[in-house]
Formats: sequence, structure tokens, C-alpha cells
Amino acid sequence: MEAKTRVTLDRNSWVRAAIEVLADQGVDGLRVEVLAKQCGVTKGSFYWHFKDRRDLLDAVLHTWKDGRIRDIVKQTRAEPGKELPQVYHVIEVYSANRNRKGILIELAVRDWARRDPAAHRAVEEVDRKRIECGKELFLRLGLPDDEAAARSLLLYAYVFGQSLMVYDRHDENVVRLKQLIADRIAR
Amino acid sequence: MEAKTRVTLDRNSWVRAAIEVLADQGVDGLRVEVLAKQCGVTKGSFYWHFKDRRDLLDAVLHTWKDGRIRDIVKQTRAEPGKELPQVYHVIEVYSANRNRKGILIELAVRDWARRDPAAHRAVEEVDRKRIECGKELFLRLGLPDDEAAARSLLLYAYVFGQSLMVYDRHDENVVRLKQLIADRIAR
DNA sequence: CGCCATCCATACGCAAACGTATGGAAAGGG
DNA sequence: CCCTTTCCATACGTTTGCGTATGGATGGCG
Repeated sequence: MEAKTRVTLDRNSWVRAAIEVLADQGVDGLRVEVLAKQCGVTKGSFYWHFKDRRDLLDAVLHTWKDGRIRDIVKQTRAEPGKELPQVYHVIEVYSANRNRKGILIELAVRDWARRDPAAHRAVEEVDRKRIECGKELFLRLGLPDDEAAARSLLLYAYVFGQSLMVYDRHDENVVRLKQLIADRIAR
Repeated sequence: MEAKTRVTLDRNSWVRAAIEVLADQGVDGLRVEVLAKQCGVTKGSFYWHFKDRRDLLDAVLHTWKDGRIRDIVKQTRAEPGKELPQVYHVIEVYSANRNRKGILIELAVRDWARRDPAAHRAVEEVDRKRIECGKELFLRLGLPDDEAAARSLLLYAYVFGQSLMVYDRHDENVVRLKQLIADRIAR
């Protein structure tokens, strides 16, 4: 029985839990009392670690932004000569089936960004970095500047647009289609 | 002074106003008392026309779905031989700059669909119809079945994915990039 | 041992929003 | 002209959530 082990939370635990809730409830579902219940404490704890709800939201944004930027830099690094498979890898990684949680967070943050300036800025930074990294990859593939930029934009727009659409994701046919689309973007 | 003209609302007026609010506040911002205030009445009126909030939401979904389906059928009709310009037209029409309001509604409904089964079904129907219509267009362009389906999926994923991203939409460079992307999708 | 800092619980006031109940005004038909 | 139907206002009870205030428990440290 670890019921007596005084579970001491810190800011980071709260942020992690908040991102969970954000993923499947959206920002508007991110209420401090709900979050506290899920953490097994009361909001007394929350207001010890955070000034107010806004304080938490900003922390969530900060954590998300940093993670995404670190991620994209990592995902777009490729050994010379291995750029093409790396492009396919990026498409795969950011696609819905794998990394389901990540996609849900992504969508929640982007919807959030439509109404919140701070979230908007965070998404803006992430998008800029991603498009930049993607473009670099296509450039190393030998594409001209404009074409590389266009492919990169197309890639991310497609990937996140796809996760926005509703159709049978387990359809065998869809797998084939996605392969064709990946070819269209990468080659 | 038309202050005395008793503005009599009907279900449809409410739905129209609701879609306005939905567009820039999301479903969670769609509160009946807020909506009533915007309509210049109190919620007493609302509950006369609707059983409850859910009743309104369903009406909104129904209206949205019908409109989108009627729209896509219209937009993908092309004179024989004029299919290619029609593809470019579809991309243009569903892109962010024109039709800003439509895009906002689209995003709001799709985010809504992540948590509401009814909204999910509506989006599913719309997506199916759109992909089907788009595929038809590519087929008439002479593409093989798989390729036509892939292009259609890519088109819609790109278009809505694009409206999800944040970057300078007035950048002159972006216009050129979008042209390149449209070429990549259409040709 | 006793004290203080850290972390959390409890209780409160307040506001927004849902849905209900009931009353009232306006309009049209008999 | 009255009366019924239609449409809306007002008032109420309830829930949910924010933020504050205050007290309690726990552990380290002198």
C-alpha cells in the first residue's frame, strides 16, 4: 500500500498531466479542478505550484514547443546520400497511426492557437522550424530552392491535414494510397 | 427606429447565428445564453425553438453537412476537357485566403468531431463525398484508379492541413510556393 | 526536541451556464 | 372584440469552475 507515500508533485508533473488532458479534451477541457482530481490531489496543490490557470497553460506551451523543435531537428538529420529514405521516415513518423498521442496534442494545440495569441506564437515557431528543416532535407536531395520549400510545406500540410480527416484508417486500400502520396511528395 | 419591430426568430436564424459563433469560438464557445445575447433576445426564446443545447448542435451539423455536400458536387462538375483547370479551381476555392469564414467553420467542426460522435459522422460523410468527387475529377483527367484516389486524398489533406498551419499568409513568396504545390497535386 | 519551510486540504465567495417554470405581449381568427 | 396561439422575458435552482484564505501535515535542520 503506497497510499501513505506522500506523492509530492512538482510543476513538471502537472504539465505532463495537463498535456494528457489537453490531448483528448482540448484546452477548454483543461480545468484545474478536473486536472487535480486526475492527479489525486485537490486544487490547493495546484495553486501552490502555479499562479493561476494561465500560468499552467503557458508552461504547457513552453514544454510542447521545446519538445517539437528538438524533435524536428532530430528527425531531419540524415547521413549524406540517405536523404530520400529520411523524407519517407518523416512522413511516416508524423502520420496518424504511429504517434497517435502526439497527433492529438498537435491538433489540440493548433485549435487552441486559433484563439490564443501565446499558443499562436508557439505554433508559429514550430511551423517555421519544421518547414525550414524539411526544406534543408529537400535541398540536400538536389531540389532547387523554391521546389524544396514547396515540398516541405506540402509535406507538413498533408500530414496534419490527413490527421484532420475522417475515413477508415485500417482500410488496406488506404495504405497503398498513402504510399502513392508519399512518393508524390518525396520524389 | 426599428426597435419596436418585433424581430421574430425561427430555428434557422438561430442556426445561422450559431455557425457564426462556432466559427470563431469553437463548439465549447457555443453557449445558449451568449448566443441569445447576440441575437438580441434571451434564452427564453431559445428554449421555445429548441429542446436543449444538443438540439441546436444537431441542427448545426445537419445544415453544415448538407451545405458542404451540395458545394462539393457543384465544385467538381467540369465540362469535358476542362477538368484540369477545375482541379486548380477546387484547390483555390478551399484554400485559406478566399473563403476565410468557411475554413474557420471547417476547422471548428473537425475539432468538434474529435469528441462528438454525431459531429464525427457528419465529417465522415462530407469527407467521403469530397474524396469521391475529387477522385472522379482525376479519373476524367485520365489517371488510373489508385492514382486518382491518392491525388484526391492528397488534395483535401493539403488544403485543410495548410489552413492549420501558421506562417505569413501575405508573403509574396508563399504565393509562388502554393502554385508549385498545386502543380504537384494536379499534374 | 522544536521550529520552519514545503506542500496539500478544506471552506468560502463569486460568476457563468444549463434547463424549468411561469407570466406577458402581439397577432390573427372566429 | 375576445381568445387562443405564438413567441419571448424573467426568475429560480443547480452545477461547475476560478481564485483566495486559512489551517494541517510532513520532513529537514539546528
